[in-house]
Amino acid sequence: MRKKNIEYRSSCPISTALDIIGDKWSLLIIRDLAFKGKNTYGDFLNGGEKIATNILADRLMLLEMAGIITKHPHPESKAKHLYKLTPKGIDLVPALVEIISWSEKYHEVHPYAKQFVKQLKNNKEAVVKQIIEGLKKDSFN
Amino acid sequence: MRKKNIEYRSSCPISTALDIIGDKWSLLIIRDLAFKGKNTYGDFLNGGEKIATNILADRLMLLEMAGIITKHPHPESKAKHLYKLTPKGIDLVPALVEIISWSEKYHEVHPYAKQFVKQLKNNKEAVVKQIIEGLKKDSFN
DNA sequence: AACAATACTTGTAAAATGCAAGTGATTTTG
DNA sequence: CAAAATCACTTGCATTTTACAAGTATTGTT
Repeated sequence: MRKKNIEYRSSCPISTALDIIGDKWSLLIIRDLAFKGKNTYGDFLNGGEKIATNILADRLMLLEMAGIITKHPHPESKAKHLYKLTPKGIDLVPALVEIISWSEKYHEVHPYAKQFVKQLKNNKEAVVKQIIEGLKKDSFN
Repeated sequence: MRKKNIEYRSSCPISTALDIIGDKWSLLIIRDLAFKGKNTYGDFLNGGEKIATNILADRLMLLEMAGIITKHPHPESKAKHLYKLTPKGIDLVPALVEIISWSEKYHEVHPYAKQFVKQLKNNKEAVVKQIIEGLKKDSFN
C-alpha cells in the first residue's frame, strides 16, 4: 500500500515539485497527455518507453492524488478509462517546453522534436498558448 | 561501481532529460549552484533537504559525466573543491524557473520563493537573463 | 602534535523499481 | 452465445536504488 499524503522535504518550490514529479516516469505520462493525445492506461503502456504496469498504475494514482490528472469513464467503452490533465497539470506545459528545448540543444533527439523546437524558437509564446488552449478545450468534453 | 554511460530510453527529449536529471536530488544541486551561490560538497550537504553523503557524491559524479557541472580546485583551500555549472547546466535555468512558477502557484512555499515569482511575473525575461549572465561571469573566475 | 573540517567511501537496511504472471470486468469473434 | 481477446489493473518476487550510520584520507587550525 501507498502512503496517502506526500511528505514535502522543504518549502522550496523546486524541492516540492520534485517530491511530486521527481522520478523517471511521471513527466512522461504528462507528456503523453499534453503532446501526444494519449489518454488511456493502454495508451501510456505503449508510450515508447516500456513502463511496467505496476509502476504505471502507481504513478497514475499519485498524479491523481496530486491533482495533476483526473480519471473519467470512457465515452466509448466501459472497459476503458479516460485520463485528463487538470488545470494544474496543464500548467506544467511551460516547464515541459523548457525541458524539451534544453534537451534538444544538447542531445540527439527525434526529428519531430527538432522540428518542434524550431517552432518554439520562432514564437514560443504562441506555440505554448495554442497547446494550452487545446488542452483546456478538452476539459469540457 | 556506477555505469559510465547513461542509457537513454528513447529519443524523446523529455525522456532523455529525465534519464539525466529525473530524480529527487539532481535538480536541487543545480538549484543550489544556480540560485543560492553554493558550490562545495559541504554547501550542498547543508542545503536544507538533508541529502545523504553517498547520494550526493554519486549525483555530483553523474552531473559531471553529463556535462552539467565541472569540478575545480578551490582557490582558498586545498581541502575543498569548487563545483560550477557548465553552459549546459546554466541552460537549465529557464526550466527551473518554470518549475518554480508552477510549484509556487499550487503549493505552500517559502516567502522568498513567492517574492521571486512576483518578480518573474513582472519581467521574466530580464530576471532570467540576469541570473544567467551572473552565472556565466562566474565561469571566468 | 592534536583536533577539526572537508570530501568522500563502505556496509547494511529499507524502499522503489522491473519483470512475469494472474485477475476480473468488458468487448469482440466465430 | 460461448470462447477468446482486450483492458485496466494487482500480486509476488528479484534486482536496483536510496537512506542511514559509521569510517577514512587529506588538509587546515591551534
